[in-house]
Amino acid sequence: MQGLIDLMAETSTQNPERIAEVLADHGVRPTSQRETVYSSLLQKRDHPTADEVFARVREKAPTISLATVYNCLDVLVQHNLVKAVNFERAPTQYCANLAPHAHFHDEEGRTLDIDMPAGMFEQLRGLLPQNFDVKDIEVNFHGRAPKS
Amino acid sequence: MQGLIDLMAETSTQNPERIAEVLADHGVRPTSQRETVYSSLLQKRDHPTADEVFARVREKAPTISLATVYNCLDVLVQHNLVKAVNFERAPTQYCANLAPHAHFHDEEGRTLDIDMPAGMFEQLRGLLPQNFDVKDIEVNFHGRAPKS
DNA sequence: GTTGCGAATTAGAATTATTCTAATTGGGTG
DNA sequence: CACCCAATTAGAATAATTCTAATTCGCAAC
Ligand SMILES: [Mn+2]
Ligand SMILES: [Mn+2]
Ligand SMILES: [Zn+2]
Ligand SMILES: [Zn+2]
Repeated sequence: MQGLIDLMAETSTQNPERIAEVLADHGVRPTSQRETVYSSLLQKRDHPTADEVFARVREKAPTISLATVYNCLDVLVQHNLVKAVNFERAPTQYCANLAPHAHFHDEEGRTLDIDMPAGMFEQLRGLLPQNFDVKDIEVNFHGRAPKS
Repeated sequence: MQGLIDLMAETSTQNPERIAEVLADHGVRPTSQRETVYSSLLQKRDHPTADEVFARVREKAPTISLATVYNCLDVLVQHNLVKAVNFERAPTQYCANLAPHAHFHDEEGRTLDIDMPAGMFEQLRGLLPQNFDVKDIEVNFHGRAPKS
């Protein structure tokens, strides 16, 4: 049994048609490279680095360059289709999960999505004075996750 | 009128004697470079980068090297006297505020400490399954702070 | 007081993720 | 078809940090 988000991902993933549509809806001109990069992020819901995305998309787009992968990822981040996740000084990781969530960074290098109940971000926001303009709140856990 | 933390900082700051003691208490051999670096972090409670620390300590220790500044900061972080703070891919910043707190990253580059009420970190911890071993929780706000 | 030791410091080279540059490509429009 | 301009590309440049290998330092043993 699958959650709503997963179903959505699967649907988008399997319709190249829809990928272009989603990009366009977010103001991103759907080039083939952008479609390939975005599609690869939707297909495997982990948190790959630019290099890992590069490796994955080469199969579908053998002539794509690493610079283009960076360009595509930047555009997707700028248009809120993808989130860039940073942990310590490790290479930036990319996340296509648009639901508000936190990240758990395992000591072995895995990065897991952690659901945040609706009120939690508001509660955190409440720690700041009213006259602060908050654009983003980031919650990162670090530790050891069970091996499973 | 000042808070307890500030008083403590001030006291430590003005007694080179005490700085060495604090280092030793935390298992750090108090070399003159480490004392100078740690002292500089206590004196100005902002969030300097390694380069900024380097610039500041040169006055007191004109022969110190940047490599040593990095070494000292690493040792202080390893022994929990200082926290390393990362935001996006900006140079790592260092924070001598040991009270649990969050960070607000201003769009103009300032970094502010945000107090966290006692229960908040526990509440966040509660979002994870019991069998996760959590070593650290990081909360970063991003946005615009009033100019004041 | 000198010597010996291991840790710390140092200068500079190396690393590496990312950004920049400048040339080329290519999809859509007239 | 030709034009346009954004996107793509290969490769060079950048910059924070780490590494390397040599030197210095503080301290204890003698
Ligand atoms: Mn880690
Ligand atoms: Mn910022
Ligand atoms: Zn995520
Ligand atoms: Zn801080």
